[in-house]
Amino acid sequence: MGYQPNAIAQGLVKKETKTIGLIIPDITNPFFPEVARGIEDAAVEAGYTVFLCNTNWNAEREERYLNVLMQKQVDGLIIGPSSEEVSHLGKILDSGIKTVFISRAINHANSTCIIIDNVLGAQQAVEYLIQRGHRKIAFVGGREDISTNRERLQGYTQALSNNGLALDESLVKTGSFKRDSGYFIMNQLLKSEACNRPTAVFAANDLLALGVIQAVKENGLSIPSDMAVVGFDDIEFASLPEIQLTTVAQPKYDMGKLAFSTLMELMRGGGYSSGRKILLDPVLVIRETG
Amino acid sequence: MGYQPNAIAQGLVKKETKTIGLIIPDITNPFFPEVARGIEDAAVEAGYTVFLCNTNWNAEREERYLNVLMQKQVDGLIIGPSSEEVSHLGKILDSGIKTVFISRAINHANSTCIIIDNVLGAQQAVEYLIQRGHRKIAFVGGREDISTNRERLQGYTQALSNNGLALDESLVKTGSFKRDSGYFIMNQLLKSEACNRPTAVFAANDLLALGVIQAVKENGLSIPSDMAVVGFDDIEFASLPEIQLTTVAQPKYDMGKLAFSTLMELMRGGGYSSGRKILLDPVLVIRETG
DNA sequence: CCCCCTACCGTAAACGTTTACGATTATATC
DNA sequence: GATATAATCGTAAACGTTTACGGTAGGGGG
Repeated sequence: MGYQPNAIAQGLVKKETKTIGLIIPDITNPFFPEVARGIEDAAVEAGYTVFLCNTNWNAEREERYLNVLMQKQVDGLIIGPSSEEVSHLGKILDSGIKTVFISRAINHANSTCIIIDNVLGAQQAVEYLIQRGHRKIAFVGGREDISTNRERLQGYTQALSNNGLALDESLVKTGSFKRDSGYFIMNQLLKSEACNRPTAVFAANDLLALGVIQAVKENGLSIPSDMAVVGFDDIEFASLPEIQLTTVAQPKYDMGKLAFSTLMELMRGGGYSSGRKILLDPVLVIRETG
Repeated sequence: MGYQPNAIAQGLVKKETKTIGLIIPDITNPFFPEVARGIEDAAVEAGYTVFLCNTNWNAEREERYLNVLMQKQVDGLIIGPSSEEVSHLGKILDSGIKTVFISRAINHANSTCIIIDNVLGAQQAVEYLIQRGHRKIAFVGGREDISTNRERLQGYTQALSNNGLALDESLVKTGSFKRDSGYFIMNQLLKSEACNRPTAVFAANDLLALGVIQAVKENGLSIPSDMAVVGFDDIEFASLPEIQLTTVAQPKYDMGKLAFSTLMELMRGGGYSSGRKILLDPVLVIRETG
């Protein structure tokens, strides 16, 4: 009869809205659309709709979103946190809204997280570079205060020490997780005299790696002979024949699906998933940049 | 006092939810995240939250989403349509939900659209190729039934006839708007004997162009000397030094902002914007592939 | 034939707000 | 000091559902 039930009224009485919030820092980084697609595909199948909340790495906006989503009575939350300052996140967790964190764990008692083993991934990447004979390997990082970055740095450090290499602080630089930051940092690194230059760089994500590569090439050096580069994420464009970026792959789409199904369990009241840290295995995919 | 008003209850009585729906065909195509970011930035500023609805080019899913969003009482809709079959879209328009279409106009009386001048953009691209001496130019398109594709094809055809060139049907191929489709089509085109081969291709979007380039290179040809390639959209990765794709640029982020502000006007009851077709100017950015 | 149980239908309360209206109190002006 | 106006407070209805409960009717069994 063309009758459409009013989901708002239903939500009011049923106390569930069949709606979840997805908070991510940068939808412009192809990593996130891929996991968002996984989340969404799983969500529609389960009859849920998702609010897209892109924070542009802005913690304040993240907090505003958190409040808005609470007010909109979302049944659950999937968050890729934008900041290490988690007081507002803790508030949400304590409020009882079911939440799963992606891409980054949160320092809070029983938070549920789906994350890649960042230190292992980074370690594999750097050990691969060492294996290939590199001794001066730079770390080009994203935001220093983000644990993803810290863990990847830790893997880097660990790989060095595992192989008896000293950590050279001057080769460790951080900025943001964007391409221009990689470009900027690499240009700085290339300013030092040739003998002090690194021969390889491990970038904390693929966007950074792309910026690094650009800087390297613009300085007349070639890749990988003068400078090997490996990234992290394996975004789709890493596999382009012109790029062929060696990188640590994350199962992005599946992470999204897993994130939703885990959230679903949480929402169904499954204590089982509560507080679980699901650690996924990274796989180093070797292409031509390193 | 920690009191959080219940937006659901508010929505019920106020008959507005401060919520809009965004329906797009493929969030994995970097074009869409960029416009989504523009929409979102404008939306948060105005106090709105946006439902992300990714259809994967599936018309049925689009229709399902449309119903869900109606039921969820969204105040407005921004749609990048996935199909030319618009009966369900017409239903929505007639239902009075304020809607603006992006990236593609809809064949319905007074629909409001924000679109790039596709035929002009394509024409510019192809005329540029002709200027560079190309006579056999292929068209590698996306979905045939999508008007975006038809309009770009029309621009292509027009450029040819403007320059006294005959349209060679065998050089016009369509598939989907994805990279693998471009790759597949180009491989087919390259199967014909060398003398019948095109010397240039105009691809209906950048993803297709990337696939085309891959196929060309894998066939041992070089770009642009053996095969010139120009795309459409100017996604961020088109500007990578390794890619340097010549392409027709769209103001993606600004289109998003404009889409939201236009929708806002519609929602405020502004008859002014109703039924308006806003046609944006493309700009050909010349890089190194063509 | 009467009673009991079941099934169905309709009615009312509840969900958490907003808004409008009425009443009460305060303030200012004459 | 009295009246008129303004401001404040509280109350009730409304938004569109769901759910629970009570009542009625019908059917079956004693």
